[in-house]
Order: sequence, then C-alpha cells, then structure tokens
Amino acid sequence: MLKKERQAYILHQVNLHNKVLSSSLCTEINVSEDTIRRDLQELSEEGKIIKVHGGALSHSFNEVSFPISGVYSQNQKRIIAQKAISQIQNGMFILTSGGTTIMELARTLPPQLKATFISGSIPVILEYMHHPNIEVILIGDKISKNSKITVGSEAIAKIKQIKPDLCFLGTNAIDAEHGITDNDWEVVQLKKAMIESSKKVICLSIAEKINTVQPIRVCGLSEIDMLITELEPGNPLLKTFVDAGVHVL
Amino acid sequence: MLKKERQAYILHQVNLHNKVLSSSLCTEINVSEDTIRRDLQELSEEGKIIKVHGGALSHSFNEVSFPISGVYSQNQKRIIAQKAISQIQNGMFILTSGGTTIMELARTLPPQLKATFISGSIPVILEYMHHPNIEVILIGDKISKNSKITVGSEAIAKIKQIKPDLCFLGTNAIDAEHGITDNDWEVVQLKKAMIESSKKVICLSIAEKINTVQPIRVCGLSEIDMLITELEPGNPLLKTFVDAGVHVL
DNA sequence: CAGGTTTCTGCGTTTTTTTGCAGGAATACC
DNA sequence: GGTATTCCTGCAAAAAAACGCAGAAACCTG
Repeated sequence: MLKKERQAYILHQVNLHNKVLSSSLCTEINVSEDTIRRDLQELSEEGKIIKVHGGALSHSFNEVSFPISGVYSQNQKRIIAQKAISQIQNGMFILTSGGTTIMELARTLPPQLKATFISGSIPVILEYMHHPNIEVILIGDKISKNSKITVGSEAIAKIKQIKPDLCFLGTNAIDAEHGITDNDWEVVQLKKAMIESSKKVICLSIAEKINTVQPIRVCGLSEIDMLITELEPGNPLLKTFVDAGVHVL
Repeated sequence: MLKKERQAYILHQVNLHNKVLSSSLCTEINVSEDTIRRDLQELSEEGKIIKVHGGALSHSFNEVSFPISGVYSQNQKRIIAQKAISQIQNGMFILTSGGTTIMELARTLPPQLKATFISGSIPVILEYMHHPNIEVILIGDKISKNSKITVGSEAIAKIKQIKPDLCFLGTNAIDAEHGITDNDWEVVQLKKAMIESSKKVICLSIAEKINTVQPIRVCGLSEIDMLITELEPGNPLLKTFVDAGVHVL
C-alpha cells in the first residue's frame, strides 16, 4: 500500500467517524504504530486533521457536538457492520440494498478487503468508491429521489441476471409473523429481486425495528438465511426468529 | 514497445486501477525500472497522473487538484452552462457525460425546468437529484473510480437503446484537425455510443482546451452539431470550427 | 547516404525516502 | 503515586529515486 493511499484512507476515516485511534488503524492497515503516527503527524501539519494523544480528530468535530441519539444508534450500526463484515470473504460478489445500516457497513469495510460490491443506492455507491480494493457495480435505472436508489424494471431485470454470493439487506421492519416489510412499493420490488437472485441473504436490522410491521411485504423469514442485530444472539427478543429457523448472529 | 505506446498503457492502467506500482509495471512491460520512473515523471509533469514514492496515483485521490484554474475557470464554465441551458426545452430527454463543465451545467439548471436527464456520472447524477422537477435516469455498470462514471459494455448497450433529444458532451480536448480526443479508453467508448445515439450533440469546452489533443480519438467535427465555449462566436480562435461547419454558440 | 545530433534506454553509484525498532520521556488513567 | 499507553528521538535496513554515463536507436541534414 502506497503512503499517499494510506493517508487518503486515514483522512477518509477521520472525516467519516470524526475520530480515529492509531492503535486500531495500525491493525487495520497492517503497518507499525510508528508509521501511523508519522502519517497523522503529516496530515496534521497539512491542517487536514487534528492530532491528539492516541489518535486524531476531524477538524469539524471540535466545533459542534451533535445529537446523542445519532451517535447512539450509530454505535449500534457499527456493531452490526462488524458482524456483517465477518461474513465476507475475499473475492466475493456482494449485492447490497441502501439505507443507513448498509452505509455504516460500507464505511467499516477493512481496506485490504478485495471484493465486488453491487448496489443501486447512490450514497452507498459513493462510500464503496472510496475504498482502494473494491470493484463497484452500479445498478442503473430511474432514480427514486426520496430513497436515493435506482428503481424500475430495468434495475430488477439487471439484478435477476446476476448471482451474487451474498446479499446484505437493510430492513425497515422485521417481525416473526409478517417477515420483512417495507413502505415503498418500488423498493420492495427491488428487494424481492435481490433476495431471489442471491445465494445467501443476510438481513441487517437494529433492535429498534424488530417486531415492527410496515404495510408492504418483502418476504417471509424462510427466505432469509441470517439475521444480524446489535444484540447478543441469545437475547430473548430474538428467540422467535431462532425458533423460526433463522440463523441469528 | 514505443515510448508513447508505453505511456498510453501506463495512463490506462492508472485510470483503471487508480494506482500503479513502478515495480509491477516494469515486469509487465519488461523494461527497466528507470524507464518506468522517467515515464511516470513525464506523465506527472503533464499533469496526467500524480507521482508518489513507489508508483503513481490517479488524480481522483486528492480532489482539490486544480488550485489555480478552480475559481477562475468556474466563471467560464458558468457562461458555458448558461448558453447550454438556452438549448434545453421542457420535456426533453437529455444525455450528459461527466466532468466539471457538466457539473456546472447541472448546478445552473433553472428550478422550473422539467426534463429527463440521463447520465452515468455519479457526481453529476447527485447534482441532478437535487432538482425538484427533473427525472433522473442512471446508466449502470462497473464504476471507474477515477472518472467516477460507469463504464463497460452494459452501459454502452443501455445508451444504444435510448434516443435522447440532446447530448451534452464535456470535452478534454478538441482540435479542428483531430476532432474530439480524450485520454481514457473506456470513457471514449462511452462517449462514442452517446454521440451515436443522440439526435443532436452539443460539445461543451472551455477555451483552454481548444486546439489541444489527447491520445485517443472520440469523433470528428462532422459528428457534433454545436460547440459551446465561453468565448464570443466570432472569436478568431473558433474560426476553424465555423469553417468546418460546426455551429458555434 | 554519410555524418552529426538528438533521443531513448539500461547500468552502477549515490542520495533520499520510508519504515520498523529500541530506549527513554511524556502523558493518561486508576 | 504507580502503571500502562503513547510519544519522541535516533538509528539502521530496505526500497526507491536521482544522477551521471554510455551504448544504441532514431532523426535530421546537407
């Protein structure tokens, strides 16, 4: 990995998470802690970041403190993202939906991971594009402005042509009885196609959305292979899903 | 292998993978590391790539790469955008390439305009999405990280299926003798398809790029219907294009 | 076509950059 | 106050770059 490349990655991480720990960076990128420190030093001298004991902060950070609930659910999503990443192997073809949980997954992907990611969500695609070793395939069609995702028959047809190894599905609502449900008809059509095409479907959901129902049905529990939440697999809230045969992580 | 040939290959590799290692290049092309280094040096001096220790990176790494021409050429591009907008009518289907000039066009679009815009460029699409009355169609395929545009046979096939009223083409280089030329092979393929599909092709170019040539040919002057620059149509710099039958605005 | 000039390329040497490591100093945490 | 990180300094090894040079190829030019 080139020095500039590494610094670009660090800078991206800082801007994304508002802070980085040099200790975690050096295991991620697999270089010595000294190298990270020198990188942070240089970036700091260029005014790109603020170096502090143990890591660095984003420049915009020290200005305003942001709402606690945002950070709170961000941490939950980070846990989910970590679990999801453990399911990814080098060389995989991975289809993902949109949504903030998937965004967090995209941000958390380790830099040395080599895989191909496919999506129709613009914000998620932008995130994938920042990663050094990831191939990005964009599903094209008409853009739904409110969900910022491509929707329509062309997109669905394209999804049906591929056979990804994994499909990560961000969920709006999941319930033991009604399965996965959503509130946007076009997005639901897309998700149905994604589930149908993929070898393995992994559903990402924060606990808050468990046992909630939305008007339009995406699929039943039998069609998903794994459910990932920020909770421990043994949590009583998840029991009904385990009983229904879903692998809970 | 000729020097120019070698440099074109290197440039292509950089545009494709966003980075190259001089060590891997010299085994690929089978020349000494010194030669590669000199090539990278030259390409870097021409502003095509960014040379770093151990290899080279594409320009997309440090976004803010044009400090001088930035705000300066922004005004020029705004003039071009205004002229381009005068050619748009409500209800049109408009295909656009990527690039900063097109970005400026996207930003300048009047809010009441109702039209359908089609593109494969991520930054441009983001801009279109902010407009209230514009339908956005995204061309999907593999994303070229450095040009931030979808490239590949799927994208080209999709473009060939449509018949837009207008095509706005951002140009890297235009010359009376060689026509429109560019330096990224995949982007050229895309532009060729765009020109072929469209009823009317309008070429946007800042004066700085007039009478410059890049290695790969996109099309001759006869294939474009209109050329828009920030200059007055009567400017002597544009005379050769008027003589060649291009409508200059 | 002969002779001269320029350009290109590879090789050996020197210089610079990068990176990791060790030991002591500074800092944070309990 | 004690302990554990983290930070800094100097140093050394490896990699890469720069430099000078020389042979070869290409290219004028009369």
